[in-house]
Amino acid sequence: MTPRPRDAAGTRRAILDAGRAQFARDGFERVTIRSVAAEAGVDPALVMRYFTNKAGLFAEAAALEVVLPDLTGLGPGAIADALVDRFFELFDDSPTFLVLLRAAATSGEAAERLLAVLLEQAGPALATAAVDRPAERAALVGSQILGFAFVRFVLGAPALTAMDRAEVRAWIGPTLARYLTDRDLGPA
Amino acid sequence: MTPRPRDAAGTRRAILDAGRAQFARDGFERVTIRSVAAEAGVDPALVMRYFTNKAGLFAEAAALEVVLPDLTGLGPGAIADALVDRFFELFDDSPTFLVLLRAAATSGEAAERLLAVLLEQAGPALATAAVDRPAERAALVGSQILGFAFVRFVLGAPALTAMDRAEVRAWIGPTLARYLTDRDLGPA
DNA sequence: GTCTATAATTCGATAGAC
DNA sequence: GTCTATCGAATTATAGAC
Repeated sequence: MTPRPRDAAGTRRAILDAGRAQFARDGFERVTIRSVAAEAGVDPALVMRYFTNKAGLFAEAAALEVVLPDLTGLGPGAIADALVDRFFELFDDSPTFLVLLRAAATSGEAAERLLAVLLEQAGPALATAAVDRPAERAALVGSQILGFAFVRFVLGAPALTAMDRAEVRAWIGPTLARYLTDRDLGPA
Repeated sequence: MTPRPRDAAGTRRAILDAGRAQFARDGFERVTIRSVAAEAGVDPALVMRYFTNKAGLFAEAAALEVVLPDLTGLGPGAIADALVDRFFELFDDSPTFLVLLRAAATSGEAAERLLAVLLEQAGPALATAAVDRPAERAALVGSQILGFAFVRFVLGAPALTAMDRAEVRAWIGPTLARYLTDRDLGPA
């Protein structure tokens, strides 16, 4: 074989992109270093060279930063819209969220990471918008968002995949808003 | 080794129980026929004998029937309570739902099965309670229930694991009720 | 019905040449 | 920086003895 042109940065990125795509589609276990290398058009040994091992590749492919906009001072409706919009950005942007969602189902480590994203990254911003019990309210918002993502992207329910952004807002926005601001919710 | 006492039915059940427990904890890929056999106190070859292969064992371990109570004529609050109660029964009863939830994340086949449970088993009962757009409303109810289960059982968020049945009712019951009966939801 | 032995495959990882 | 060759481990699955 005529060797691939030398390009460390490009090779690394090609591997990472292919890895992220496969982790997003199949989860951690079903992805092999060989399959990633093949999709990236690269020798399998290079995957080891740049990411040490399969776990190292996954760790980078699943690195997720969920920066929520500042929600202070916004009304319930505006908060909900902002959350739905950010949700769409995250999923359109890159499949990283799906990588973490799929892997969390069968890996305790990935589950911890996704929980940390929910609690430590999204949590504080959600807490500023919660009228009380911030931990409960943030977790409930997360449960509806992750559940929606699961049924739409993982299960592929037609009723949800058919919805555009405005429809998603109209359906689940009020739920998110109430989880944060409805005082009638929760135990008396 | 002194052979195990001959007991086809008992051996089969022991294998199935151990398999379901491990699939519920680790998903499909991480479970091995050897690990199931070890937990069941059985020779690995017997797993093959009774279930043909790993997929056959999984198929039985993930067989789920979600029978919903008749919801016709019930008010929104009563419907929501019935759904939450059934949810708790399902998860307390056996880990089958968790088996399917975990596996669906990384297996297209399992995802189809879980979607079928949602659409074909729970769907019709939910549709009788929906004021309109039954497909959308049923899918949204499913998204909140699956999302809650995911964050509580898979991610283990303390705020949700700490809730007892009454608290879960008080928090997500109104959401489920509104998804079925609130005419202000969805696109105008 | 239960168990032993092993075939066949697949995969992660390493060593070292180019 | 890229690639070849291969090792060693783990796993599913089979054949057949007891």
